[in-house]
Formats: sequence, structure tokens, C-alpha cells
Amino acid sequence: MAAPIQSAIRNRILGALPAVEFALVVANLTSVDLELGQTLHRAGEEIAYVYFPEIGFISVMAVLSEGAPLEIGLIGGEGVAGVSVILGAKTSYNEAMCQTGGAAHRMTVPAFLDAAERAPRLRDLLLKYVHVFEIQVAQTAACNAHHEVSQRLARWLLAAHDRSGVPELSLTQDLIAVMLGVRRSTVSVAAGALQRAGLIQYQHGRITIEDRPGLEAAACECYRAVVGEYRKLLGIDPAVVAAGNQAPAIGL
Amino acid sequence: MAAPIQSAIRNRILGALPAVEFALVVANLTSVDLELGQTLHRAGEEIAYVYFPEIGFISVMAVLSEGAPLEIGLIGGEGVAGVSVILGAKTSYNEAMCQTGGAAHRMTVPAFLDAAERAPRLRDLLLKYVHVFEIQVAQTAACNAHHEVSQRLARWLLAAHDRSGVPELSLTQDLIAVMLGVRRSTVSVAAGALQRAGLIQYQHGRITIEDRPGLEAAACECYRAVVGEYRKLLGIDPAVVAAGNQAPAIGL
DNA sequence: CACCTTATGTGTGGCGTCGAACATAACGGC
DNA sequence: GCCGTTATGTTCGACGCCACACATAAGGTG
Repeated sequence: MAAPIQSAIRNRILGALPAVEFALVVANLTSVDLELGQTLHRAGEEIAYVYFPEIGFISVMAVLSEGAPLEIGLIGGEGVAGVSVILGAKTSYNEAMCQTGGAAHRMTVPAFLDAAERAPRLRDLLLKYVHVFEIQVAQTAACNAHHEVSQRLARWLLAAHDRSGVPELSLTQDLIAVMLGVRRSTVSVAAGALQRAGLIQYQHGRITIEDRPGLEAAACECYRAVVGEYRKLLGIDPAVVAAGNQAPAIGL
Repeated sequence: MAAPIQSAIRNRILGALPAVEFALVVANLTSVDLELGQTLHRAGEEIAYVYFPEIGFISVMAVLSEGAPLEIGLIGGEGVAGVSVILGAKTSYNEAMCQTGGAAHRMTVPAFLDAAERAPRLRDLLLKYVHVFEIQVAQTAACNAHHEVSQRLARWLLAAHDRSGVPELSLTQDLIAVMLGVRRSTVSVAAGALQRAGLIQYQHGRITIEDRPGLEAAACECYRAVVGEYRKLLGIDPAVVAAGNQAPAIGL
């Protein structure tokens, strides 16, 4: 388990640290694989580790007494899961789970808090991340109340694609329906419309985005708004800009 | 403008400070009236002041390009408006406005940041408040997706009543409809049902809660869940426990 | 008291999603 | 290549809320 060197790190919070602070952090990082369906922290239970995703993304879900949990936010390589310990939280109110395969670096909570104490730039970035994540959640609250499923589906696919870093996503409509808090048949209809419009391509649990600008046009403003805040406040784009993966055309 | 003494403060974050820290803060506090419809900070604009409500409550609203803004969170005497400056935010993503008459103590942002730096207990409380507020927003996101308007109406009335500290609220159905992001006629139907059930009493812009336990039973779990987190994490109850205002029967 | 304004109650057709069922299609293991 | 499993497509009645309209009622004001 050799310590990773900073240039090889894909997580953009870790990547943005000055070398001095990264050195302080890296000793306590452990690389772990994230498996599909793996729960990083459960609702109401103690947060043991803080995760810096490298590959794949993590869904933060609200758990209601009746009905399946539904997603309120996404965390990828632009962020951190479990960051609320920096606010003094001991337990997690929501549930964090991995919906794709992936990998992350993790730290124990005490090590994380110690590092945040001693590394001012890290602390600054973490608090800003708390803020943009809250913006994402707030936008989701409004989106759930006002926007149609087809728009929300497009938004979600874009956000997931941004954070996955690969052109093809392994995601069933069943899973997406849970994320959005709707019936699978509703997703099927909405996805079928997107597919007929040539925006996406479904293939038995694998989905590719064929026309990104078109999909952005089909999504509600929420996608664009949240990406803009990540850039503005954190200086970090949720989209992975890896080799062979073109940057999303959001700007304008 | 005499400096307020701590025992006369109704805001429960200020009230929870040790005397040493309160002394540090109080010099920079200014008492202001909050007028109905007054905007404390607008979406996208700079946050100039941080507000500690004393009387009445503040609605935090998400602004979408089409349609009226809708509420994502409530702040009363248990909290602070504009607290996200402590995360490094300069501007507000959402809009904070006063839906009732009221009063607050406010500080300029630089004074606030300075105080938070020097007063550890204050800083601790503020970060925890950021956390519980995010929980409130997250719960609202799930609530908007899953729960019916009648339940959401009951939840909202309870939350507003908690924070107002008075038995009678001055709130039109029109205003509530905007908060919940639904049509006024829908509120009218839902409120009529609650009224016929003897839970509330509407009277031309004034509303009284007749049967609080009944109203809690009519509300979705979200009300109870959020109150529980305020108590657990902050040690503060959103409900004002003033003379003549019985504490809400939430416990169980 | 009469009148205007504001607030609430009620009704109707339409649309989006639910909830549930069933049919088809693609993959994977043997 | 067959077959069970998994994933997707499609349909249909029901229901909640929209969107819009109009009626009624309860203040406030002169």
C-alpha cells in the first residue's frame, strides 16, 4: 500500500492542496475499492471514515419511513463523503452509498479532523464543499417540487456522467427510478423519449450519452445552476476531464 | 440603542453562549425590525449582514427561472440567517425573506466572522447549525418528492408555529401556496380539510392551531424528524417556549 | 353603512405520475 | 444454443395536482 503521489490523485479536493498540506494528509489515506451497492455510512449511524472518491460516484440518500430512500445529492471526484463531521456531526443523517463500482481514498474521522485543523487550505476547501453540496441539495428540493421526471432524469444522467468519468454508465432504469423517487415505468417512458430523440442509448443496464448538448437542453436549469456554483465557489468542475472524455459544454 | 443583556435575548444561539463570548458578540449586534416581505439577502447577491431572529421567522427560498420561488427551509429564534458566510460564502445562493413581522439582532459579516474566530463555542454552535439546517433542506427535498400537499401543509404550519412563538399566525393561503410551491386552490382544499377536522382555524389571513397533537398526526414524518435533529445535534428546540405558549408534544 | 379590497371556497377539464400487470428483449451460465 | 434471469417496453384505470375561472365571505375605509 504505497502512499499515492499527488499528481496521480484524481480527487480534485486532494489535488488542489498545496504540497505541504497534501504531505500532511497522505500518510493517513488508505485506498479502497467501492463496490456497487456498498454503503459508506448509514442513516443515524456513526461516521467512521471520510471518503475522497477517485472513480465512480456516491449517492446521498434520504431515508423515509415508508418507501425506498431517494437521492438528494451526488458526490464524485469533486467532493468528499462524510464531510459533515467537520461541522461537528458524529453520525450521518442521510445514507451514503455507491451506485457504481469505483475507488476512493479514505481517512478515519480523527485523522481527518486533525488534518483539517492543521491544514488551512484543506479546511477552507472542505467548508466550501459543504456549502456547494448544500446548494445541490437545495436545488434538488426545488427540482423535486417543480420539474417533470423527464427533465430530472436528464439532469441526473448528466450529473452522474460528469462524475463517472467514463462514456458508458452501468445503471438500470430500476436503480434510476429509486434515485429519482419515481416508478420504474415512468423512467422507462422518459428514457424512451430521450432515446428516440437520439440523446442517449440504453442497452440492458448500460447507458451512453449520444448527444450531450441535446441532453443538457432536455434537462432542467438545475443541472446548469449547480455546475455553475461548483465552479464559482470551489473552482472545481464536477465533470472529470480525463483523456478521451471531452469537457461538457456548459458555459454560455 | 442600549446593548441588550443576555437574559433578555430570545435567540437561542445567542442565549446559549457563555457570558464571555456573549460579551464579545453583543457590542456588534444591532436590533432591527423585520417587516413582512422584507428580503434579508437576495439570490446571487452579497451577504451584508447575519441575522439572529428574535421574533418571527425567515423563509429561505430557492429561486427558479420560471415560476415563483419556493421555500426550502425555515429559520426562527433557534437559528441564524446568512450563516453560510462562515463556510466562506460571499454571496447567497438562495433568498432569505421575512414572511411575518418580527425582529432580529444583526451583525455585519466582518464582525460576525471575527466573533466566530474568537469565540469557540459560538463557532461550534454555528457549524452545528449549518449541519441541522442542511438536514432540514434534505428532508424537504425528500418531502417534496414523496408527500402529499395536506401533509406538507401540516408540517409547514407546525414548523412556522414553532418559530413564531405566538398562537395566531398571520399567513394567507396565497403565501403558503408559494412556500409549498403549489396552487392556492390546492392549499384551500387541504386547509379546509384540516379545518373541518378541527385541527386548525382559518380566519381571513389569520390562522390558529386548535389541536396540535392532531396536526402533528396529520403531518408527515418530516416535521418530527427535523425537530428531533435540532434537539439532538444543537440541543435547541425550534419551538419557542414562551410564557403562555405550551411546548409542542413531539417527544414520544 | 356601502363599497372596495383581500381572502377563501368551489368547480371543471386536463395532464403527469402512480400502481400494477403483462409482454418482450437482451444477457449469461451451462 | 438453450434457458433462466435480468432489464426494458407498454398498457390501463385511478388519483393528485394543475390551470383557470368564478362565487362567496370577511375585513378595512370613507
